[in-house]
Amino acid sequence: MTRLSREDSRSITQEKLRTAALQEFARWGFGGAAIDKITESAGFSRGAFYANYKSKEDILIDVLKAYNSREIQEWRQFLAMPEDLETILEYMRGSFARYLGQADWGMFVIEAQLHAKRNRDFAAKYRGYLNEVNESVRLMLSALYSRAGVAEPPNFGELAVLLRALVVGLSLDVGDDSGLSNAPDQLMYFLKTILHQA
Amino acid sequence: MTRLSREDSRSITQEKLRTAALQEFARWGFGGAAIDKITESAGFSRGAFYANYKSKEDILIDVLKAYNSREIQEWRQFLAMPEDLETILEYMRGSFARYLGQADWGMFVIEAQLHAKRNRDFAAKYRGYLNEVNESVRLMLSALYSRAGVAEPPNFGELAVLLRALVVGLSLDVGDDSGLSNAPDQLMYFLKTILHQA
Amino acid sequence: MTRLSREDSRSITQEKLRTAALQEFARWGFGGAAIDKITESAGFSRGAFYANYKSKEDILIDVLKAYNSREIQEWRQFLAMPEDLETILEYMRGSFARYLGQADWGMFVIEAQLHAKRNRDFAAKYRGYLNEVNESVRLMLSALYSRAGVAEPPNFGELAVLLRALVVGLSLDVGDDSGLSNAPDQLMYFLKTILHQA
Amino acid sequence: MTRLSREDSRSITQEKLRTAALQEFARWGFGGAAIDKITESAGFSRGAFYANYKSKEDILIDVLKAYNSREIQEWRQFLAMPEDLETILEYMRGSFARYLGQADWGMFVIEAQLHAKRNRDFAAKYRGYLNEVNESVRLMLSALYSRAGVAEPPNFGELAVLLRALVVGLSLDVGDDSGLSNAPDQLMYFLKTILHQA
DNA sequence: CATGAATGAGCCTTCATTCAT
DNA sequence: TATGAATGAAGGCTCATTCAT
Repeated sequence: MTRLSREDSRSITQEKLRTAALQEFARWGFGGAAIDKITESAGFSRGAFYANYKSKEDILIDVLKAYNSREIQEWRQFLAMPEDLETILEYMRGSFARYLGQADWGMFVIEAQLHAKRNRDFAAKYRGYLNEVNESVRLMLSALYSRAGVAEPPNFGELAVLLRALVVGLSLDVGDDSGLSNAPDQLMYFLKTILHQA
Repeated sequence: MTRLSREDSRSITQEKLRTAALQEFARWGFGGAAIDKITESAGFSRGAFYANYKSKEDILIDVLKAYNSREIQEWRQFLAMPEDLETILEYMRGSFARYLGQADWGMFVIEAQLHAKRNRDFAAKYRGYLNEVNESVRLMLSALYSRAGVAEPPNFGELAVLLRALVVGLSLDVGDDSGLSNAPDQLMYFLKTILHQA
Repeated sequence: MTRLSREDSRSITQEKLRTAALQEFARWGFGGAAIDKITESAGFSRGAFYANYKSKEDILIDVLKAYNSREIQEWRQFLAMPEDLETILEYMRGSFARYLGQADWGMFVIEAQLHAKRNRDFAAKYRGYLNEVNESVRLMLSALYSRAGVAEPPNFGELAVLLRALVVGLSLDVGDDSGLSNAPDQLMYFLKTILHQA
Repeated sequence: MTRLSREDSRSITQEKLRTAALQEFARWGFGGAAIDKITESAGFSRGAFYANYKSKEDILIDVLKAYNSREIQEWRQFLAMPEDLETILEYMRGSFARYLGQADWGMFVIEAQLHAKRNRDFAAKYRGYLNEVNESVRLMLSALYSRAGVAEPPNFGELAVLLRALVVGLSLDVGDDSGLSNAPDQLMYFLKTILHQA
């Protein structure tokens, strides 16, 4: 029976805390999330949190970093392989579906953005993550146009922001009756529309 | 020198409080907004607030109601007049520009929606306002298709939600460097695209 | 039955809080004193404290100011009247006795000084009070030498500091078995010694 | 290459911890000193502390014991040799200068005394150290009077307490602009004064 | 109606201490 | 012996809300 090394144990604790924090931030917002709730839901006591993170914002950044890199790495890996139009569209559909299906992740991103709007210092750090995401989306869109054999439209530079805004806006509706039951379909509608438009 | 009637004086106080509350909610969120800041910024003291509203949520609802009805009434008035395609598009462009230009209003709506996600009781009340807005957007879109002489697409019912999501998503970027400098243009792009697509 | 005016009521609350704070600071030190204990001992709840003071340091300053001015004013009043040597010595003896008899006051001063040593911002404010006290002591000593018909020694400027150090040092012993039972007598011994020396 | 015996290694660790603790206690007080800071500044981790001391108070006692015995032993050694008046005065001057020059040591003693005032159990242990010091001072004063050929005054028993109070009071000013720049000189003035007085 | 003093729940954070490694 | 992860009590401070004036 091998016991966990110190480092592994720490990693596991942090992963649990991150998971709990993501959920708590998503549900109650950065300000509304209580560290006690986070640690409790992760199965630890208050002190464990501060043994691993310097502050509430510290774990916000850690969650952002962990999930962002996970997400982006996946997109990059996919983009590294030459795929045809259908595959790309299918992949994006899957990504949207997963993203919107995990209500917490979408709401977490919104809360991070809100915190950035209210906090200059955090905004600077947040910007970095945001840029990475936008760049990924841009690359994906570029692949899309290229495989479709369609010229990129004049406002191509803004399309990534537009698409992200759309996804973010839809995340806010997830879980509501007011939301779309088939949001990924609608996003695909949007993508196909802009492709044909050109 | 006519004195203000008691009712008028009350409604002036409330209007000031609403304006201050809208701003504070937009900037700091429902949870993060302090009643003291609201009253202070409105030029009153704590007591005035509770003389006019039962609770923090109470004024949230009042602001929502006041601004929502203002906004919707305007759209309805415009829609009552038969206009041509260009005029409608121009009007929508102006609406978006105004909406996104007043960062506070966009953020306020988001915060209201967030509060609804976190609070069952409020959600029920919020739903009503949301439905009215969506209905208005749907009517406007309907007018658009009709004047364009284009048949409404099969997913027409979802387009209003999609459009609102886009506007909400863009609001979140307002004020950021990451945002679009010409968000209204991009929204028009979106509208024209879905029109031509059909 | 006249009720208290707002202002009076506030004054009374603050006086109670000051009294409690003086005691708590004296007993447990600035860092060790708990605001909860202060308010409780003053007969209020936590919130009342922050309705009257901005922070723990804020009330430290207020106590310092209140007691300092009380003390100094008394010395100044006494010094305004031309007295003979015996009366002055007797007055100083009484002052010392009162000061050392109220263990809290002496310890409070020490705690204020300790806090000043650890806190730059507070140190600046504290300096002002300290200077006033030293100036008072200097005036009293000056009167002493003058009435005694004795020339002030070359190190007269330092005597006030020396005397204050002695009082402070003795305060630290008050309440201990190790302390002097007749500290005021010893202080008089010190005074007479430096007088005769010259 | 001789390895350190377990005991030597232990005592080196403890000496480092004591040095760090003395400084931390002096600067931030017993309550304000953080064990983490002590161990970190000594180059160890938390665990090393508790491997060597049972509690924070435990190291306070150890520091007190170590430094006290060092100080007292020195005085005793000096007193063992018959010296003339000038030499004794010079020695005392040097002692004062060293004591006041090492701000930490003076402040540490004050903090120990404060802790004793707040803690019955510790007070009992502290008393022992205090008595030793007072006894040393008394012996030194006795030597002084004896070498000066002057009879001890009636309050001789209290002079040690008086002198210690003076030194302690002056320590509190060390580092302040308010303090005496030539405190040892002033202490000598005091000593000479009481000698001549008699 | 409006004022502002007081309440008290709740939250972030620190830190002495324990204990498995 | 030393490490550092985890515990949990405690404390400063904020803020929605109540209520006497």
